[in-house]
Amino acid sequence: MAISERKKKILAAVVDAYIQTAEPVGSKTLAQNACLGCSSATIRNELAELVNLGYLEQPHTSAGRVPTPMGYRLYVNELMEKQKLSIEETEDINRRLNQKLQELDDTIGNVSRLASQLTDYPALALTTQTAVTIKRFDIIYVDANTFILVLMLANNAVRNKLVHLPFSVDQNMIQRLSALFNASFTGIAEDEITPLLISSTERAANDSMGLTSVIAAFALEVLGESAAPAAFVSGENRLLGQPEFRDVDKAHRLMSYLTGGGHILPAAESFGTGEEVRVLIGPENVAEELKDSSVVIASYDAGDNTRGLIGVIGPTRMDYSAVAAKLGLLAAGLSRRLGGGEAPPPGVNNKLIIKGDDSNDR
Amino acid sequence: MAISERKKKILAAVVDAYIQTAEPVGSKTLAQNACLGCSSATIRNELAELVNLGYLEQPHTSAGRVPTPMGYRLYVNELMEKQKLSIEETEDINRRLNQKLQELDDTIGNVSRLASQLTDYPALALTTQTAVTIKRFDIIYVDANTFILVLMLANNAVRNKLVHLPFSVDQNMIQRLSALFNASFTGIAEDEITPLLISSTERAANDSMGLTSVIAAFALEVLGESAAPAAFVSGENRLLGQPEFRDVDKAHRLMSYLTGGGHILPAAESFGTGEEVRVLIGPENVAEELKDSSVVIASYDAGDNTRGLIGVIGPTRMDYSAVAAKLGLLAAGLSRRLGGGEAPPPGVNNKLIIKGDDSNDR
DNA sequence: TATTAGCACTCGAAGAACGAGAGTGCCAAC
DNA sequence: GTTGGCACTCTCGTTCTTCGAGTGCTAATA
Repeated sequence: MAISERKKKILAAVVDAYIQTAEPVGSKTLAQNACLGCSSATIRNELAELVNLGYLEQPHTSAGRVPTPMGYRLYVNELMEKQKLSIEETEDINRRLNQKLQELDDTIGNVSRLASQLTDYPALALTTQTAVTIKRFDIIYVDANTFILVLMLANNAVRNKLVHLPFSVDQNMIQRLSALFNASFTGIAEDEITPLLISSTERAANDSMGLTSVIAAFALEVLGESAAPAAFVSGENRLLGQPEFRDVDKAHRLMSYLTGGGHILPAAESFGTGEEVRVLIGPENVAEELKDSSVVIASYDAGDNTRGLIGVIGPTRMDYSAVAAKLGLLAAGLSRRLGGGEAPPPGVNNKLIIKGDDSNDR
Repeated sequence: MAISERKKKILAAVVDAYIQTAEPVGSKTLAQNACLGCSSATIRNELAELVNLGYLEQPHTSAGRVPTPMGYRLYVNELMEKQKLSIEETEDINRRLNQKLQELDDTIGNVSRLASQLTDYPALALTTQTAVTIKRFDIIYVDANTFILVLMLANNAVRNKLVHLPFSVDQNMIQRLSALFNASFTGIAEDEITPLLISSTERAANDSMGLTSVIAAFALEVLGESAAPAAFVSGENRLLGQPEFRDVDKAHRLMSYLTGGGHILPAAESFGTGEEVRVLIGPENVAEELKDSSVVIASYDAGDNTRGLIGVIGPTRMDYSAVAAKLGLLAAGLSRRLGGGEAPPPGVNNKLIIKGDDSNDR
């Protein structure tokens, strides 16, 4: 059921206005501000039809119109002008990206903070990691009671741990253990580190003090931690700036939901591999708590087998265009920096495919 | 100007009731619930005097009474019964502390999260670090283009960094650099790592490829990062659960302030060295944004020259007793685990000195 | 046939009026 | 010094009213 060009134009105008003002838009305002070349009466007729078609709705009989999720969907898919970020903005994002990533290596937190700052909505970043293995095992002897474990993972992350013992070990033992672990603990997955393997290593090392199990425990811990998808949410408080969250309870509910960030994962299930930006509008979200909010998600290549996700959460009345553009750029920048592939030309990367989930349009 | 015992008892009852209900307390309720052995009329007289003395106030003529900051101050200093945590609670805190600290070594974030969970108020944790030095320098040779830097600091923190080079180095060079750095870069402070030192090391190592400066840069980065006070706020959204923050704008202001956690530092200036718990009530706070909230702060020994701070933020109508008890226990537990001193006996540690800032009582 | 002007109608938001109830202050009695 | 009693005050929630924005419909117009 294709709708006329004019209807589309009017719908776009309604959404644009509503995004800006958060107030239902009336025919008069529309006739004045959007240059549609027809009178308010005509617009009224069109609006009434758009309501019938399900793209708009009225909070009450004598109020203006507000987009429905379906209206937003059409807007996002076809109508909104893909916002081109200015060169300055692009450069700003890239600059901040560089800065942030150097500052600390706790990247995922930084990515989410940055996304939140740029868009002024709460943002979350998460990574899913496919099974990681250990690439290298080093033990640094500090003194008779102390050593440092250094683990290098297949994805090139390096983890360390200082171990302090209540008894002494000699340097030979340390060397022996190091060799043994490098021989039998590298290249295997978490579930291959069995009690059997540990005890046989223990025997081989002639270790009667339980060192082997300390080291193995650390290995397990690191692998477990790296395999677990990590999530980081920031800028929750920005929600309170939005008029739709004047209701404290509503805001509280969503914020609590966000703070336990992992929950968002179901939404991320259908992980995109491309670099498109995806928009989930209101009821399209699986999570009950998000049913009247929208989420914009971009995914990026975070290096060896790892994909990262950046998401921005806001009211359905969200500035989709701007958020999508910024998030796309951010994701592209991250892929460029972290991804395994060769770096693309450093020019402005504005190619942005907005793809949504049409499945529940009826 | 000492006030009578009965007045104190009544004041305490008012504060207790108000903390629980968040509603102004009237003479009748007081006569019924608190066992004061006198009628509501008598209480009314006493209440009127307490208002005159400045310990209570009335939101309007025909409402109950609400404590003033001065009233809270007296309550905190003298009246409130120091809450003894039950054995179960104590053990729960200790257990969670152990768990949290093992889970990740990003301790400060965990401390703040834990404090927030325990008290159900937003919490922040911060550390100030006095100059840290490097204790040990290791370089692990991975392959011709790659090595891992491992730095152990005087406070026993270990940091690492994977370095990937666009050219090859041989293992000898790595060894030479490692020895040189251990000889001349350990035990010195950040500002002693001068360009001069770097270039002389570079010459000594016969390094023409700039490796020395890469390593030195990392050392500087780590030292800088460790010296900078780090702050971490969590549980901001719990504010919204408090009736005094039904006003979205008020909540938003405070939450934004909290999110930029570093600002809190001025309040922490007068860093306690003891293990007492300190309470700052409403206007006693320096920061404008906290003028009608209260902060409970505990400090702990975080190992070599480092002190950490845990703070909990809430409305002035805060459950000071419970929060102080929990925070004190948390701080004690942290000191025990992180501090340099020998571990105190593992029994229940309930000794809790509440000390406030009396300076602006008039 | 599509568009427009005009007009009666609807419905929510904001304000005014009002009664109920909680709590006070004061007074006289104990 | 304490208590019961009572008139008074002020907020809160309810109801009623008004105001105005915005609609839907109809008849006139291009």
